Amino acid sequence: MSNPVVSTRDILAGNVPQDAPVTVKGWVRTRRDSKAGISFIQLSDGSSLHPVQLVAPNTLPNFADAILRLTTGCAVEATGMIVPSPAKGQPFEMQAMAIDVIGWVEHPDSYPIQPKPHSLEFLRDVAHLRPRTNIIAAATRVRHTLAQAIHRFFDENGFYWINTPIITSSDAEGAGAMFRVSTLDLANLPRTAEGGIDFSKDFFAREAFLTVSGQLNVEAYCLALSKVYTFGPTFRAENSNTSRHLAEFWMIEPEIAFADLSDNASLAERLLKNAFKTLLRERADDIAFFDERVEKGLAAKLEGIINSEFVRMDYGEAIRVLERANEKFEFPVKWGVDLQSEHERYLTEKHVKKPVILMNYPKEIKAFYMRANDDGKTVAAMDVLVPGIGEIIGGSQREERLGVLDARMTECGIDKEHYAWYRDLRRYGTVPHAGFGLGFERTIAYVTGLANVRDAIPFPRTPGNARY
RNA sequence: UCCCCGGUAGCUCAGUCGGUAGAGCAAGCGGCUGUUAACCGCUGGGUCGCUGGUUCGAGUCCGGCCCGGGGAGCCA
Repeated sequence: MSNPVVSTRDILAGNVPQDAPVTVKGWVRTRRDSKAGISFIQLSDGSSLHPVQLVAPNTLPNFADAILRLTTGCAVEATGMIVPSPAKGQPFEMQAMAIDVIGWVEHPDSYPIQPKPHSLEFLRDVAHLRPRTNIIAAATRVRHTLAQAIHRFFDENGFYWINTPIITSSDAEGAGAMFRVSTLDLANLPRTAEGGIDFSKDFFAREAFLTVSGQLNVEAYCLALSKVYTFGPTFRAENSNTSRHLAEFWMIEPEIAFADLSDNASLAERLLKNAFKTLLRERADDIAFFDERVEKGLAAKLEGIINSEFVRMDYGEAIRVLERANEKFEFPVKWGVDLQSEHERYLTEKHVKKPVILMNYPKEIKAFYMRANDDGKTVAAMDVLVPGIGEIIGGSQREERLGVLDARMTECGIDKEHYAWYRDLRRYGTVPHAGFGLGFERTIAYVTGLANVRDAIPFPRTPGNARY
């Protein structure tokens, strides 16, 4: 009969019985030999930040020809007794009775992952091997826990998860350039009488793209199920080359009915605080790792956010703050201009020094579906800005009045025909509603201190890069 | 796309005034030790991003291109 297979996480947590042999499987991090006749092997299976130490005596039959040849990255299966560790560094360790090598490392002298800190830039070039590092594995666990926390928060608050379509025919959602989805033969395109491309011959009998936002679709479900959200991939074909942009990223978009901008801001605040709280509780070791290695004071930063009110500030007030600021901006500030990165950074990093919710922007710089305020100049939009990352949330109360929406669409040069179904939502039982988009990778970057969203997603897609 | 910085061993980097390359780590061998980013010694390891030019001679200077990073714009 085979022994129970346990995780390194359970071993280190003291959850594994010490009166019978168990088996652990994973990958070698390091091996140290003692001429006292034992070797120490740090084994990681990814279940926790810390590896488990295997103590391998030279009485093992394969000691000379296998154990002593183990290098970083080898896959092994070890069976033995879990015992309290007599040495510092780990609470428990395994006294190995058998260690079988499942997979060797070819050419260990050129295996890219070494037991030392690598640059994140280098690790992006070995995206298939980087999850074997502490930092990427930790970021991966944080990503998982954050996703679970967000789903749980919504579930506990009566929200329904709506899987909005990834392929869409809305070609002007206003959120950026789109990737085309087509099965047409590029070398032999069907033509219309006028010489244009005949998309009626394409798979969907019309032009189709990858979604840039699930918002419009989720609004339809909001106006039936009241509290809904999306959590899925989103695509932007922008030629963006920054630490905050991906061509493929994940977004969380809640949408609430019978709600205004203030309700929306409150939801955003509760969602973030709740997710951060769960993260600190369930991923304490990984957060401690990021606190020590990536951003000093990270845990305290998150605690501070959980325990304080988000500052809410009208766009107009923000402009006054920036005008008064003793700071030389490259772009001058005046009412009506879109805020530049330097302005947002000043507000959240220097003025407030915490997340800030900016609200009620001039309508000229915002999308057509945002609700017009009574002042005739602004719309009920909001952005949540955080230090270091900038905009983490963008949202608004939606324009629920058909007449006002139509006027805005005309103003923005948007084809009403194309949005007939969206307009229907205002014709049949319209209600005030609001929602926002939370950038998942930006959130992960913020809570880990990682400076680049490319390290917050398993296989980042950026302009010129979809190799893995 | 624009501006700036970079590309030298598997990794992180040094390389002076232009004279065909070094260190630490990793790997291999040996020593030492209940070790823990172990330590000590020895050894192997290079298309100096690619390409053209200047020069007796280019990692080094000049042009073009490719790739990476940071910042800006677009936004989440």
